[in-house]
Amino acid sequence: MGLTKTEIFTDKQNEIAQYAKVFGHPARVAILQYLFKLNACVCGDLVDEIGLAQPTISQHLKELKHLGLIKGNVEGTSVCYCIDADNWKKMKRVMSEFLDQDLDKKECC
Amino acid sequence: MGLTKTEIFTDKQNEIAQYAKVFGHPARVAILQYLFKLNACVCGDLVDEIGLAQPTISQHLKELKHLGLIKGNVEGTSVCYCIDADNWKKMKRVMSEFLDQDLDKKECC
DNA sequence: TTTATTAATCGTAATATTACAATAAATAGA
DNA sequence: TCTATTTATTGTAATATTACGATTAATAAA
Repeated sequence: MGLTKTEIFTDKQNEIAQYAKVFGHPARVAILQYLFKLNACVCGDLVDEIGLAQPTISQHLKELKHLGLIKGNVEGTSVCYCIDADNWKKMKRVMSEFLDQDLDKKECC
Repeated sequence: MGLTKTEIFTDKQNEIAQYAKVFGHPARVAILQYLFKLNACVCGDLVDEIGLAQPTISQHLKELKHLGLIKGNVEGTSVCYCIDADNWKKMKRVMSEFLDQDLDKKECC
C-alpha cells in the first residue's frame, strides 16, 4: 500500500491528477508565479526569492520540467528558466475541461 | 523535514496548492467526475464504480468534503453526495486566476 | 430486540514527498 | 591551471499519503 493504483483509472484521470499534483505544493506555485511575473527567463534568483535551500528548489524545478511546464537553458554557469507556453496551454485545456464541468441541477442535498 | 513550509508562502499560494493537492489523486478526480456525470446525488455506489475498498473511498470523500467541494446528506442508512456548486465556483475562480496568467513574451529560452 | 445494511473510524504497512547537508559537475574568469 | 560561481545529484531524516482489514456507529427493517 501507499502506492496509487493508477491502473484502475483512465488516462485522462491520471493526466489531470498528475498536473494537479505538481501544483499541489506552494513552492512550485510560487516558482511558476515568479516566472510569469518576471515576464522573462529567470536565472538563479529563485532560491533567494522563494526562501528554500538550493537543492530543494532544484528538486521542485525538476518536477516542473519533467511535466514540461517549464524549460531550462544553460547560460554560462547559470541556468535560465521560463514557462513552456505550448505545454502550459495543453495543460490548461486538460484542466479546464475538468474544472468547467456543468454545474446545473447538481445540488440535491 | 518532510513537512511543507507553508509559513513562507502567501495565503493565495497555499490556497492554490491545497486545491490542487486534492485533485492530485485520480480516485478523487474519478469521484468528482462521477458526481458531475450522474447529474444528481450519489448514494453509495462509488465503491463499486471506482474499484477501491470502502474505507479508501471514505477517506477520499472526507478530503473532498473537508475542502468543501462536495457535501453529504444522510439518507437512511446511506449517505448522499453531490458537488457543492458555490464552493466549486469559488475554487474555479482561484484556480483560473492562476492557470490563466498571461503567456505573452514569456519564452526566451 | 435482533439482524442487515451502509458509511465512518482506527490501526497500520507500504510507499511517496519534502527538505537539506554534503558533494559533484559544469563553466567562466583570473 | 586554479578558483569562484552556479546548478544538479546523492543520501537521508522527518513527515505525509495511500490502501485496506477490522471494527464501530448509525439507521432500517424484520
